[in-house]
Amino acid sequence: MKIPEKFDALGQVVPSSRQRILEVATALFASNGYAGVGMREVADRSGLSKSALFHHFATKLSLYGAVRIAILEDLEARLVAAGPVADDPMLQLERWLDAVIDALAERPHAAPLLLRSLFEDEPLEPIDAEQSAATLGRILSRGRDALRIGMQNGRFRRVSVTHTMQSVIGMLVFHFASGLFGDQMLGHSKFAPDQVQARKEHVRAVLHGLLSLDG
Amino acid sequence: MKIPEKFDALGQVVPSSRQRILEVATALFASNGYAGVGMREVADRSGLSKSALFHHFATKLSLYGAVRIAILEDLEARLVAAGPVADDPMLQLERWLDAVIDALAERPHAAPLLLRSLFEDEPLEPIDAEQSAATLGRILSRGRDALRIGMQNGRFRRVSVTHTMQSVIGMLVFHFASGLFGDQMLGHSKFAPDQVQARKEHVRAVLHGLLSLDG
DNA sequence: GTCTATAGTCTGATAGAC
DNA sequence: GTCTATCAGACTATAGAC
Repeated sequence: MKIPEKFDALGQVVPSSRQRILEVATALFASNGYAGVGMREVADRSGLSKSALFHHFATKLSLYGAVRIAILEDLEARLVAAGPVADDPMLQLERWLDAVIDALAERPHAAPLLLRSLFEDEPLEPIDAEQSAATLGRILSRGRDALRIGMQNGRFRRVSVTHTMQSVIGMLVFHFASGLFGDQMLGHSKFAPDQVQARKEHVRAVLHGLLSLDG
Repeated sequence: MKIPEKFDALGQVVPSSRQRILEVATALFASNGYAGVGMREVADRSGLSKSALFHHFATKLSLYGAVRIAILEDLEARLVAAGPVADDPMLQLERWLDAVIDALAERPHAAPLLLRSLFEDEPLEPIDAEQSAATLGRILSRGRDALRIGMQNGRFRRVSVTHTMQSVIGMLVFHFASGLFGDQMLGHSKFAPDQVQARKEHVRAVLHGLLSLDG
Protein backbone atom coordinates (compact mmCIF):
# COMPACT_ATOMS: atom_id res chain seq x y z
CA MET A 1 0.00 0.00 0.00
CA LYS A 2 2.96 2.35 0.50
CA ILE A 3 3.51 4.52 -2.54
CA PRO A 4 6.94 6.13 -3.01
CA GLU A 5 6.64 9.89 -2.64
CA LYS A 6 7.87 12.37 -5.20
CA PHE A 7 9.16 15.85 -4.48
CA ASP A 8 9.25 19.04 -6.52
CA ALA A 9 12.11 21.54 -6.69
CA LEU A 10 11.10 23.08 -3.35
CA GLY A 11 10.98 19.76 -1.57
CA GLN A 12 7.18 19.78 -1.45
CA VAL A 13 5.51 16.40 -1.69
CA VAL A 14 3.85 15.95 -5.06
CA PRO A 15 0.77 13.83 -4.44
CA SER A 16 0.37 10.92 -6.82
CA SER A 17 -2.51 11.07 -9.27
CA ARG A 18 -4.18 8.31 -7.33
CA GLN A 19 -3.96 10.34 -4.14
CA ARG A 20 -5.33 13.45 -5.80
CA ILE A 21 -8.20 11.50 -7.27
CA LEU A 22 -9.07 10.01 -3.90
CA GLU A 23 -9.11 13.41 -2.21
CA VAL A 24 -11.26 14.97 -4.91
CA ALA A 25 -13.63 12.00 -5.02
CA THR A 26 -13.97 11.93 -1.24
CA ALA A 27 -15.11 15.55 -1.18
CA LEU A 28 -17.52 15.07 -4.06
CA PHE A 29 -19.08 11.81 -2.87
CA ALA A 30 -19.46 13.26 0.62
CA SER A 31 -21.31 16.31 -0.69
CA ASN A 32 -23.35 14.85 -3.52
CA GLY A 33 -23.65 11.12 -2.96
CA TYR A 34 -22.73 8.34 -5.33
CA ALA A 35 -25.29 9.08 -8.01
CA GLY A 36 -24.72 12.82 -7.73
CA VAL A 37 -21.08 12.67 -8.83
CA GLY A 38 -19.89 12.31 -12.40
CA MET A 39 -16.55 10.88 -13.41
CA ARG A 40 -16.04 13.89 -15.61
CA GLU A 41 -16.19 16.20 -12.61
CA VAL A 42 -13.77 14.00 -10.67
CA ALA A 43 -11.38 14.03 -13.60
CA ASP A 44 -11.58 17.79 -14.12
CA ARG A 45 -10.97 18.61 -10.48
CA SER A 46 -8.09 16.14 -10.34
CA GLY A 47 -6.47 17.82 -13.33
CA LEU A 48 -6.72 14.66 -15.39
CA SER A 49 -8.64 13.53 -18.43
CA LYS A 50 -11.51 11.14 -17.97
CA SER A 51 -9.51 8.37 -19.59
CA ALA A 52 -6.60 8.88 -17.24
CA LEU A 53 -9.04 8.66 -14.36
CA PHE A 54 -10.42 5.38 -15.71
CA HIS A 55 -6.87 4.12 -15.95
CA HIS A 56 -6.50 4.48 -12.15
CA PHE A 57 -10.00 3.30 -11.25
CA ALA A 58 -11.58 1.00 -13.78
CA THR A 59 -15.15 1.77 -12.70
CA LYS A 60 -16.93 4.48 -10.79
CA LEU A 61 -17.99 1.91 -8.20
CA SER A 62 -14.41 0.86 -7.49
CA LEU A 63 -13.48 4.51 -6.92
CA TYR A 64 -16.33 4.81 -4.44
CA GLY A 65 -15.19 1.64 -2.73
CA ALA A 66 -11.64 2.95 -2.40
CA VAL A 67 -12.93 6.17 -0.87
CA ARG A 68 -15.06 4.35 1.69
CA ILE A 69 -12.30 1.96 2.66
CA ALA A 70 -9.83 4.81 3.14
CA ILE A 71 -12.20 6.58 5.53
CA LEU A 72 -12.82 3.46 7.60
CA GLU A 73 -9.15 2.53 7.79
CA ASP A 74 -8.21 6.01 8.97
CA LEU A 75 -10.85 5.72 11.67
CA GLU A 76 -9.66 2.30 12.78
CA ALA A 77 -6.04 3.45 12.91
CA ARG A 78 -7.03 6.27 15.26
CA LEU A 79 -8.97 3.89 17.49
CA VAL A 80 -6.03 1.50 17.65
CA ALA A 81 -3.84 4.43 18.68
CA ALA A 82 -6.34 5.39 21.40
CA GLY A 83 -6.51 2.07 23.18
CA PRO A 84 -6.67 -0.18 24.98
CA VAL A 85 -6.00 1.52 28.27
CA ALA A 86 -6.40 0.37 31.86
CA ASP A 87 -9.42 -1.60 32.98
CA ASP A 88 -11.66 1.43 33.48
CA PRO A 89 -14.28 0.95 30.76
CA MET A 90 -15.63 4.50 31.05
CA LEU A 91 -12.17 5.96 30.59
CA GLN A 92 -11.69 3.67 27.61
CA LEU A 93 -14.97 4.78 26.07
CA GLU A 94 -14.06 8.43 26.54
CA ARG A 95 -10.69 7.93 24.84
CA TRP A 96 -12.36 6.30 21.86
CA LEU A 97 -15.07 8.95 21.66
CA ASP A 98 -12.43 11.68 21.62
CA ALA A 99 -10.53 9.82 18.90
CA VAL A 100 -13.63 9.49 16.72
CA ILE A 101 -14.63 13.10 17.25
CA ASP A 102 -11.11 14.26 16.37
CA ALA A 103 -11.21 12.13 13.23
CA LEU A 104 -14.57 13.53 12.12
CA ALA A 105 -13.59 17.09 13.02
CA GLU A 106 -10.25 17.01 11.22
CA ARG A 107 -11.65 15.55 8.03
CA PRO A 108 -14.97 17.27 7.35
CA HIS A 109 -15.83 14.87 4.55
CA ALA A 110 -15.51 11.80 6.74
CA ALA A 111 -18.82 12.10 8.59
CA PRO A 112 -21.08 12.63 5.57
CA LEU A 113 -19.40 9.77 3.78
CA LEU A 114 -19.68 7.51 6.78
CA LEU A 115 -23.29 8.48 7.27
CA ARG A 116 -24.08 7.70 3.64
CA SER A 117 -22.42 4.32 3.90
CA LEU A 118 -24.46 3.53 7.03
CA PHE A 119 -27.91 4.33 5.69
CA GLU A 120 -27.74 4.31 1.93
CA ASP A 121 -27.19 0.60 1.30
CA GLU A 122 -25.17 1.34 -1.86
CA PRO A 123 -23.84 -2.04 -2.98
CA LEU A 124 -20.06 -1.97 -3.42
CA GLU A 125 -18.03 -4.32 -5.54
CA PRO A 126 -17.86 -7.58 -3.56
CA ILE A 127 -14.18 -7.30 -2.62
CA ASP A 128 -14.60 -3.74 -1.40
CA ALA A 129 -17.82 -4.60 0.41
CA GLU A 130 -16.07 -7.39 2.30
CA GLN A 131 -13.11 -5.28 3.32
CA SER A 132 -15.30 -2.35 4.24
CA ALA A 133 -17.64 -4.49 6.32
CA ALA A 134 -14.74 -6.17 8.12
CA THR A 135 -13.15 -2.86 9.11
CA LEU A 136 -16.46 -1.40 10.21
CA GLY A 137 -17.17 -4.55 12.18
CA ARG A 138 -13.88 -4.27 14.09
CA ILE A 139 -14.54 -0.61 14.84
CA LEU A 140 -17.99 -1.34 16.24
CA SER A 141 -16.81 -4.35 18.24
CA ARG A 142 -14.53 -2.11 20.26
CA GLY A 143 -17.44 -0.01 21.47
CA ARG A 144 -19.80 -2.92 22.02
CA ASP A 145 -17.24 -4.88 24.00
CA ALA A 146 -16.44 -1.93 26.26
CA LEU A 147 -20.14 -1.50 27.01
CA ARG A 148 -20.64 -5.20 27.70
CA ILE A 149 -17.61 -5.46 29.94
CA GLY A 150 -18.61 -2.38 31.89
CA MET A 151 -22.05 -3.86 32.51
CA GLN A 152 -20.71 -7.28 33.47
CA ASN A 153 -18.29 -5.68 35.92
CA GLY A 154 -21.15 -3.75 37.47
CA ARG A 155 -19.55 -0.43 36.58
CA PHE A 156 -22.28 0.56 34.12
CA ARG A 157 -25.99 0.60 34.48
CA ARG A 158 -27.54 -2.22 32.46
CA VAL A 159 -28.99 -0.72 29.30
CA SER A 160 -29.46 -1.95 25.75
CA VAL A 161 -26.02 -2.22 24.15
CA THR A 162 -27.40 -2.08 20.63
CA HIS A 163 -29.57 0.97 21.21
CA THR A 164 -26.69 2.70 22.94
CA MET A 165 -24.45 2.00 19.96
CA GLN A 166 -27.06 3.38 17.59
CA SER A 167 -27.35 6.50 19.73
CA VAL A 168 -23.62 7.06 19.92
CA ILE A 169 -23.28 6.70 16.17
CA GLY A 170 -26.15 9.09 15.67
CA MET A 171 -24.70 11.62 18.10
CA LEU A 172 -21.24 11.49 16.53
CA VAL A 173 -21.76 10.92 12.84
CA PHE A 174 -24.96 12.88 12.36
CA HIS A 175 -23.57 15.88 14.22
CA PHE A 176 -20.46 16.18 12.09
CA ALA A 177 -22.36 15.38 8.91
CA SER A 178 -25.10 17.90 9.56
CA GLY A 179 -23.76 20.55 7.20
CA LEU A 180 -25.37 23.96 7.12
CA PHE A 181 -28.22 22.75 9.26
CA GLY A 182 -25.92 21.89 12.13
CA ASP A 183 -24.02 25.13 11.91
CA GLN A 184 -27.25 27.13 11.97
CA MET A 185 -28.40 25.11 14.95
CA LEU A 186 -25.14 25.73 16.82
CA GLY A 187 -24.68 29.31 15.72
CA HIS A 188 -21.05 28.49 14.91
CA SER A 189 -19.09 26.17 12.69
CA LYS A 190 -19.15 22.72 14.22
CA PHE A 191 -15.51 22.38 13.17
CA ALA A 192 -14.30 25.32 15.24
CA PRO A 193 -11.99 24.06 18.00
CA ASP A 194 -14.22 25.22 20.87
CA GLN A 195 -17.27 23.63 19.30
CA VAL A 196 -15.38 20.36 18.84
CA GLN A 197 -14.43 20.49 22.51
CA ALA A 198 -18.03 21.27 23.44
CA ARG A 199 -19.18 18.25 21.47
CA LYS A 200 -16.74 15.99 23.30
CA GLU A 201 -18.01 17.22 26.64
CA HIS A 202 -21.64 16.92 25.63
CA VAL A 203 -21.29 13.33 24.42
CA ARG A 204 -19.36 12.46 27.56
CA ALA A 205 -22.15 13.95 29.66
CA VAL A 206 -24.78 11.96 27.78
CA LEU A 207 -22.90 8.70 28.24
CA HIS A 208 -22.13 9.41 31.85
CA GLY A 209 -25.79 10.14 32.54
CA LEU A 210 -26.90 6.98 30.81
CA LEU A 211 -24.30 4.54 32.12
CA SER A 212 -23.12 5.72 35.52
CA LEU A 213 -24.71 4.16 38.57
CA ASP A 214 -24.90 7.11 40.97
CA GLY A 215 -28.36 8.14 39.74
CA MET B 1 -54.96 21.58 -0.44
CA LYS B 2 -57.93 19.27 0.10
CA ILE B 3 -58.51 17.08 -2.93
CA PRO B 4 -61.95 15.50 -3.36
CA GLU B 5 -61.65 11.75 -2.96
CA LYS B 6 -62.88 9.29 -5.53
CA PHE B 7 -64.19 5.82 -4.84
CA ASP B 8 -64.28 2.64 -6.89
CA ALA B 9 -67.17 0.15 -7.06
CA LEU B 10 -66.17 -1.40 -3.73
CA GLY B 11 -66.04 1.92 -1.94
CA GLN B 12 -62.24 1.87 -1.83
CA VAL B 13 -60.55 5.22 -2.07
CA VAL B 14 -58.87 5.66 -5.42
CA PRO B 15 -55.79 7.77 -4.80
CA SER B 16 -55.36 10.68 -7.16
CA SER B 17 -52.48 10.57 -9.61
CA ARG B 18 -50.79 13.27 -7.59
CA GLN B 19 -51.07 11.23 -4.44
CA ARG B 20 -49.70 8.08 -6.10
CA ILE B 21 -46.80 10.07 -7.54
CA LEU B 22 -45.97 11.50 -4.13
CA GLU B 23 -45.97 8.08 -2.49
CA VAL B 24 -43.77 6.55 -5.17
CA ALA B 25 -41.40 9.50 -5.22
CA THR B 26 -41.11 9.52 -1.44
CA ALA B 27 -39.98 5.92 -1.42
CA LEU B 28 -37.52 6.42 -4.26
CA PHE B 29 -35.98 9.65 -3.00
CA ALA B 30 -35.63 8.15 0.46
CA SER B 31 -33.77 5.13 -0.88
CA ASN B 32 -31.71 6.63 -3.65
CA GLY B 33 -31.42 10.35 -3.02
CA TYR B 34 -32.30 13.15 -5.37
CA ALA B 35 -29.69 12.43 -8.03
CA GLY B 36 -30.28 8.69 -7.81
CA VAL B 37 -33.90 8.87 -8.97
CA GLY B 38 -35.06 9.31 -12.55
CA MET B 39 -38.38 10.78 -13.54
CA ARG B 40 -38.85 7.80 -15.82
CA GLU B 41 -38.75 5.45 -12.86
CA VAL B 42 -41.19 7.61 -10.90
CA ALA B 43 -43.55 7.63 -13.88
CA ASP B 44 -43.35 3.88 -14.44
CA ARG B 45 -44.00 3.00 -10.82
CA SER B 46 -46.88 5.46 -10.65
CA GLY B 47 -48.49 3.85 -13.69
CA LEU B 48 -48.19 7.04 -15.69
CA SER B 49 -46.27 8.18 -18.69
CA LYS B 50 -43.36 10.51 -18.22
CA SER B 51 -45.29 13.36 -19.78
CA ALA B 52 -48.25 12.82 -17.47
CA LEU B 53 -45.84 13.01 -14.57
CA PHE B 54 -44.43 16.29 -15.86
CA HIS B 55 -47.96 17.56 -16.09
CA HIS B 56 -48.38 17.15 -12.33
CA PHE B 57 -44.90 18.33 -11.38
CA ALA B 58 -43.27 20.68 -13.83
CA THR B 59 -39.73 19.83 -12.72
CA LYS B 60 -37.99 17.09 -10.82
CA LEU B 61 -36.96 19.62 -8.21
CA SER B 62 -40.55 20.69 -7.54
CA LEU B 63 -41.50 17.04 -7.02
CA TYR B 64 -38.70 16.67 -4.51
CA GLY B 65 -39.86 19.84 -2.77
CA ALA B 66 -43.42 18.54 -2.50
CA VAL B 67 -42.16 15.28 -1.01
CA ARG B 68 -40.06 17.05 1.61
CA ILE B 69 -42.83 19.45 2.57
CA ALA B 70 -45.31 16.60 2.97
CA ILE B 71 -42.96 14.78 5.37
CA LEU B 72 -42.38 17.87 7.49
CA GLU B 73 -46.05 18.80 7.64
CA ASP B 74 -47.00 15.31 8.75
CA LEU B 75 -44.41 15.54 11.49
CA GLU B 76 -45.62 18.95 12.63
CA ALA B 77 -49.25 17.81 12.68
CA ARG B 78 -48.30 14.96 15.01
CA LEU B 79 -46.39 17.29 17.31
CA VAL B 80 -49.32 19.68 17.46
CA ALA B 81 -51.54 16.73 18.42
CA ALA B 82 -49.07 15.73 21.15
CA GLY B 83 -48.97 19.00 23.01
CA PRO B 84 -48.81 21.24 24.82
CA VAL B 85 -49.54 19.47 28.08
CA ALA B 86 -49.19 20.56 31.68
CA ASP B 87 -46.18 22.52 32.85
CA ASP B 88 -43.95 19.49 33.37
CA PRO B 89 -41.29 20.01 30.70
CA MET B 90 -39.95 16.46 30.96
CA LEU B 91 -43.40 15.01 30.41
CA GLN B 92 -43.83 17.35 27.46
CA LEU B 93 -40.53 16.26 25.95
CA GLU B 94 -41.46 12.61 26.36
CA ARG B 95 -44.78 13.12 24.60
CA TRP B 96 -43.06 14.79 21.68
CA LEU B 97 -40.36 12.15 21.49
CA ASP B 98 -43.01 9.44 21.37
CA ALA B 99 -44.84 11.32 18.64
CA VAL B 100 -41.72 11.70 16.52
CA ILE B 101 -40.74 8.07 17.01
CA ASP B 102 -44.24 6.93 16.06
CA ALA B 103 -44.09 9.11 12.95
CA LEU B 104 -40.72 7.72 11.87
CA ALA B 105 -41.71 4.15 12.71
CA GLU B 106 -45.03 4.24 10.85
CA ARG B 107 -43.57 5.78 7.71
CA PRO B 108 -40.24 4.05 7.06
CA HIS B 109 -39.32 6.48 4.32
CA ALA B 110 -39.69 9.53 6.54
CA ALA B 111 -36.41 9.20 8.44
CA PRO B 112 -34.10 8.69 5.44
CA LEU B 113 -35.75 11.57 3.66
CA LEU B 114 -35.52 13.81 6.69
CA LEU B 115 -31.91 12.83 7.24
CA ARG B 116 -31.07 13.66 3.64
CA SER B 117 -32.74 17.03 3.92
CA LEU B 118 -30.75 17.79 7.09
CA PHE B 119 -27.27 16.99 5.80
CA GLU B 120 -27.38 17.07 2.02
CA ASP B 121 -27.96 20.80 1.46
CA GLU B 122 -29.89 20.07 -1.77
CA PRO B 123 -31.21 23.48 -2.86
CA LEU B 124 -34.97 23.43 -3.36
CA GLU B 125 -36.96 25.82 -5.47
CA PRO B 126 -37.15 29.04 -3.45
CA ILE B 127 -40.84 28.78 -2.56
CA ASP B 128 -40.45 25.19 -1.39
CA ALA B 129 -37.27 26.01 0.49
CA GLU B 130 -39.03 28.77 2.39
CA GLN B 131 -42.03 26.66 3.34
CA SER B 132 -39.86 23.72 4.25
CA ALA B 133 -37.53 25.83 6.40
CA ALA B 134 -40.45 27.48 8.16
CA THR B 135 -42.07 24.16 9.08
CA LEU B 136 -38.78 22.68 10.22
CA GLY B 137 -38.10 25.80 12.25
CA ARG B 138 -41.41 25.51 14.10
CA ILE B 139 -40.77 21.84 14.81
CA LEU B 140 -37.35 22.53 16.27
CA SER B 141 -38.54 25.51 18.29
CA ARG B 142 -40.87 23.24 20.23
CA GLY B 143 -37.98 21.13 21.47
CA ARG B 144 -35.63 24.02 22.10
CA ASP B 145 -38.21 25.96 24.06
CA ALA B 146 -39.06 22.99 26.27
CA LEU B 147 -35.38 22.52 27.07
CA ARG B 148 -34.88 26.22 27.83
CA ILE B 149 -37.95 26.46 30.02
CA GLY B 150 -36.97 23.34 31.94
CA MET B 151 -33.55 24.80 32.64
CA GLN B 152 -34.90 28.19 33.62
CA ASN B 153 -37.37 26.58 36.00
CA GLY B 154 -34.54 24.63 37.57
CA ARG B 155 -36.13 21.30 36.61
CA PHE B 156 -33.36 20.35 34.17
CA ARG B 157 -29.65 20.30 34.60
CA ARG B 158 -28.07 23.15 32.63
CA VAL B 159 -26.56 21.69 29.50
CA SER B 160 -26.04 22.99 25.97
CA VAL B 161 -29.45 23.28 24.32
CA THR B 162 -28.02 23.19 20.82
CA HIS B 163 -25.85 20.14 21.38
CA THR B 164 -28.76 18.38 23.04
CA MET B 165 -30.96 19.13 20.05
CA GLN B 166 -28.30 17.78 17.69
CA SER B 167 -28.05 14.64 19.79
CA VAL B 168 -31.78 14.06 19.92
CA ILE B 169 -32.06 14.48 16.16
CA GLY B 170 -29.19 12.09 15.68
CA MET B 171 -30.68 9.54 18.04
CA LEU B 172 -34.10 9.69 16.42
CA VAL B 173 -33.53 10.31 12.75
CA PHE B 174 -30.32 8.35 12.29
CA HIS B 175 -31.75 5.34 14.08
CA PHE B 176 -34.83 5.06 11.89
CA ALA B 177 -32.86 5.90 8.76
CA SER B 178 -30.13 3.37 9.41
CA GLY B 179 -31.45 0.77 6.98
CA LEU B 180 -29.82 -2.63 6.87
CA PHE B 181 -27.01 -1.46 9.08
CA GLY B 182 -29.36 -0.63 11.93
CA ASP B 183 -31.25 -3.89 11.62
CA GLN B 184 -28.03 -5.88 11.71
CA MET B 185 -26.93 -3.89 14.74
CA LEU B 186 -30.22 -4.55 16.54
CA GLY B 187 -30.66 -8.12 15.37
CA HIS B 188 -34.27 -7.27 14.53
CA SER B 189 -36.20 -4.93 12.31
CA LYS B 190 -36.17 -1.49 13.90
CA PHE B 191 -39.79 -1.14 12.79
CA ALA B 192 -41.03 -4.12 14.82
CA PRO B 193 -43.37 -2.89 17.56
CA ASP B 194 -41.20 -4.12 20.43
CA GLN B 195 -38.13 -2.48 18.94
CA VAL B 196 -39.99 0.78 18.50
CA GLN B 197 -41.01 0.61 22.15
CA ALA B 198 -37.43 -0.19 23.13
CA ARG B 199 -36.25 2.85 21.22
CA LYS B 200 -38.71 5.09 23.03
CA GLU B 201 -37.50 3.81 26.39
CA HIS B 202 -33.86 4.13 25.43
CA VAL B 203 -34.19 7.73 24.27
CA ARG B 204 -36.16 8.55 27.39
CA ALA B 205 -33.41 7.04 29.52
CA VAL B 206 -30.75 9.05 27.72
CA LEU B 207 -32.63 12.30 28.20
CA HIS B 208 -33.46 11.55 31.77
CA GLY B 209 -29.80 10.78 32.49
CA LEU B 210 -28.68 13.98 30.84
CA LEU B 211 -31.30 16.40 32.15
CA SER B 212 -32.52 15.18 35.52
CA LEU B 213 -30.99 16.69 38.63
CA ASP B 214 -30.84 13.71 40.96
CA GLY B 215 -27.35 12.71 39.75
C1' DG C 1 -55.18 15.05 -18.40
C1' DT C 2 -52.87 11.82 -20.78
C1' DC C 3 -50.52 10.16 -24.62
C1' DT C 4 -46.27 9.41 -28.31
C1' DA C 5 -42.22 11.18 -30.01
C1' DT C 6 -38.17 13.54 -29.59
C1' DA C 7 -34.87 17.32 -28.59
C1' DG C 8 -30.65 18.22 -26.40
C1' DT C 9 -27.49 17.09 -22.86
C1' DC C 10 -24.90 14.32 -19.87
C1' DT C 11 -23.45 9.76 -18.37
C1' DG C 12 -19.97 5.76 -17.69
C1' DA C 13 -16.87 3.56 -20.34
C1' DT C 14 -13.67 2.34 -24.53
C1' DA C 15 -10.14 2.62 -28.53
C1' DG C 16 -5.96 3.81 -29.97
C1' DA C 17 -2.09 7.27 -30.56
C1' DC C 18 1.92 9.11 -28.02
C1' DG D 1 0.23 7.30 -17.80
C1' DT D 2 -1.93 10.56 -20.33
C1' DC D 3 -4.18 12.20 -24.17
C1' DT D 4 -8.24 13.03 -28.03
C1' DA D 5 -12.17 11.21 -29.92
C1' DT D 6 -16.04 8.59 -29.62
C1' DC D 7 -19.72 5.25 -28.23
C1' DA D 8 -24.43 3.77 -26.70
C1' DG D 9 -27.68 4.76 -23.48
C1' DA D 10 -30.10 7.48 -19.84
C1' DC D 11 -31.35 11.78 -18.37
C1' DT D 12 -34.82 16.07 -17.86
C1' DA D 13 -37.88 18.46 -20.31
C1' DT D 14 -40.85 19.92 -24.32
C1' DA D 15 -44.16 19.74 -28.47
C1' DG D 16 -48.25 18.61 -30.21
C1' DA D 17 -52.13 15.18 -31.00
C1' DC D 18 -56.20 13.44 -28.73
